[in-house]
Amino acid sequence: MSKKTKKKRCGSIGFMEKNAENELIKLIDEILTRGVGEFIDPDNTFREKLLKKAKDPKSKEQIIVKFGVDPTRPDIHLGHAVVLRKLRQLQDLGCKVIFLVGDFTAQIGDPTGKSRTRPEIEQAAIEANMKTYLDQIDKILKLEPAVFSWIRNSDWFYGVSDIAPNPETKVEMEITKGKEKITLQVPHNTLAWKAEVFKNTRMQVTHLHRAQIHDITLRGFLWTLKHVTHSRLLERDLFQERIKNNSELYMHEVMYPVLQGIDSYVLDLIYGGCDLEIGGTDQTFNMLMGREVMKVNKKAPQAVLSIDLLVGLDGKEKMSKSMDNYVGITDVPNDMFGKLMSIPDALIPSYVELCTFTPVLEAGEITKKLQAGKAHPRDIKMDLAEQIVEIYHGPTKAKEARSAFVATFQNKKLPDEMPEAKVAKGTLLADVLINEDVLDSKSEFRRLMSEGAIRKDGEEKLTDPMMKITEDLVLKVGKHRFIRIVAE
RNA sequence: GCGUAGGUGGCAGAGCGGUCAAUUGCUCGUGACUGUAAAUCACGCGCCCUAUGGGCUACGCAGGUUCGAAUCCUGCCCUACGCACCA
Repeated sequence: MSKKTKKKRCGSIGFMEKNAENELIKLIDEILTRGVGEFIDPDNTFREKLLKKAKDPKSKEQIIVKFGVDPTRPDIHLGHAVVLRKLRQLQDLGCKVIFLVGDFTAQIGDPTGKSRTRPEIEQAAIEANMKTYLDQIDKILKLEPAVFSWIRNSDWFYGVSDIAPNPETKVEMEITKGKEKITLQVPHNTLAWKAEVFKNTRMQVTHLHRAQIHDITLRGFLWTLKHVTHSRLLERDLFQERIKNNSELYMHEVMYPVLQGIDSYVLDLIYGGCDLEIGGTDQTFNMLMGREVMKVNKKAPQAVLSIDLLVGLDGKEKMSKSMDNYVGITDVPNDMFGKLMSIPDALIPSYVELCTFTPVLEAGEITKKLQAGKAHPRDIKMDLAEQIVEIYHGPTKAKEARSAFVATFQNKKLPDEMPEAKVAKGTLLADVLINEDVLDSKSEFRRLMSEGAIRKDGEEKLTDPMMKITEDLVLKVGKHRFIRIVAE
């Protein structure tokens, strides 16, 4: 299996060196266990490779780490950050992280999936998405080409004939007639045109500057499927559940893990390896499928590291944008702090483990104290929130956010910073709040007012629904909406 | 293709000619209480109107019947389930 190339050492290992090696082992063990659901690495192939690389970061041997990215939701939240921070640690040890944008697989999952594609347009859209994505993760990951790359899987799943004719894209061809050279326009609905566009839009060519394009044909797909049994695929919990509930299960959904596995195989072809795949615990099955597919195609199977899912602010579902229970990593410090303070107490230990750098031992202490009732959950949460804000905004902002929170919510003072609106005197208050997106409609305004939810300076309840702006106002709407109105 | 059951507010799910802007549960919002939360209690949750009232738009889409339709009819679209056909 693993060909051990023993490193030559001159003489005995020095004390210092040994100490450093122990430190590295400790670090690697933490990376591979903290917040980890499962780590599948038979024979310790990956672990050993990582240790070797960490000891000798300059060695030419590359370690490729695959991470699947959803192309549709570029908003990064703390849940993603758990995995991203793990990736960063691996980068620090010399691994190269590949973001695999599942644009093709997302499309087949999507019922509105189009059958044909305008690669120029789609490439532009994905690239724009990717850019906002990268802007956000810049806080966490290193983006230098030596340790980072990204690619979309439509690069190999789309075939030449999937490309839709676009008359605006000109393809020219040079032919030699006698001694003359003539340039001809290739008609856009021909195979030659498509082939040219196909070639010119593959990221393997445009971004990675490879001469050869790896792609997957139906033949290749079926060849892989020859080695995958129906029951192996249906093992998946999600599928079992559907079958048990008698709800529908479509074939393309069943194939999904295989396609994802093929991604790993193609990455191996393109980057010369795919040593580890990281994802949430919900991806474990799919990632393991990658191992199968790689074995079938005579590649060294990737190790699999699944990371515990971070539960969202509601304490029930996993953190996600669609559940609106998330903390975005670009949230402003005050919001971030406030949101973190609102998590249920029971979630504290898992947030400490997954979202901070608090050493494992210390984290255990905190949990014990909480259980024994020796520490006030509020105070622990304050520290937690401050630490997390610090990771994304630095210590100064984190301290500020903390004191702003104490002032606003514990001491019920008004925050220093709030949105400001300049309006002409005589404007209806209701209109101002709607224009400033504080409220959605006048009905809502009336409702809140009659409930006493709109307060001047956070104290005096306003009651006149037809109130007009006559002077500068600082308003508190409900618990955490504030606005400063400047009369002009 | 045939048959059956369906498509209602953020979700689940009632209503089956007027009393329906639509019961109820969840989610959500607000107030009280708190630790910021949770739990609990109370109120609210289409939009517009100087309003214990009036209007508008909504129950898959398009028409129709009726004084009156979420509710009845016709066509279309979509979904699930069963059967058949093909392999």
